[in-house]
Amino acid sequence: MGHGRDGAAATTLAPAGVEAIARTMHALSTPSRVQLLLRLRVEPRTVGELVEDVGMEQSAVSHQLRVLRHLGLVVGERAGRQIRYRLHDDHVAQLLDEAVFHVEHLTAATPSE
Amino acid sequence: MGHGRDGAAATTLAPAGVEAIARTMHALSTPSRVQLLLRLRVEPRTVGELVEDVGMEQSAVSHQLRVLRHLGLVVGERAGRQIRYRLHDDHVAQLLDEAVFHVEHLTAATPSE
DNA sequence: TGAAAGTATGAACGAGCATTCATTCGTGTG
DNA sequence: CACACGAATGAATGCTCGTTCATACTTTCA
Repeated sequence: MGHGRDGAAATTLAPAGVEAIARTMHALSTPSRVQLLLRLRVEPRTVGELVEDVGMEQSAVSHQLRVLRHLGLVVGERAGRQIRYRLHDDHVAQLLDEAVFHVEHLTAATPSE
Repeated sequence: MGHGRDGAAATTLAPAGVEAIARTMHALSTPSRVQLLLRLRVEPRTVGELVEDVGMEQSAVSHQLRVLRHLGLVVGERAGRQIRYRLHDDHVAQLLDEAVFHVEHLTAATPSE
């Protein structure tokens, strides 16, 4: 549906593309970052607010926000003493939505190996 | 568009859900697994074929296929001496498509900083 | 049945990385 | 201007995990 790229469906995708996918998906590969992103999907939040939201230490939150920032998934803007973070754009929100959606519908692996 | 789950959009998603997302997305967080999945999206392949496709060692391919199997993303079926792998279902193919699509359209992080 | 092809498995090694602790930087406030 | 608050940074640590090497398992064939 919709985005049926077939350049991507080629026998082997460009190595650069593969690496880019892995790098971006890596952002969603840890509970802490997923939690941060999902929280930011609801509304912009300051670092301090995020710290209380997810129950991590301030330093850990800052470190992970930096990772997400460098991946272009979130942006931070100064507001007085604090810095308010938000998702970079709607693409990120969509990516999150679809990750949630698909994971919810995956058959959760066959327990019988 | 489409799957607008709002249970997922709650202030904080269920911890179990967050972990599930992270675990599944972890499968797409490494170039080797992305390469394998993208190759399998085109058509089913035996282990030996995948080894030649992606240029990894047979052992490495088997190990990564096991990871993907346990996550319910691929399934393997015996065919004589060899084992033919394929994506578990269309959900996985869609997830791959959307990962490729979104990553292609992400603004690639701010080069500054 | 013995050998070879195809694949899986286990141990070991090393790199990547998430977290913590301590510190520094920037910004308001008295 | 000194101080408190909010956030970022750097070093250190422990763990996860991808890869390799060696080996065992399964199936086919002579």
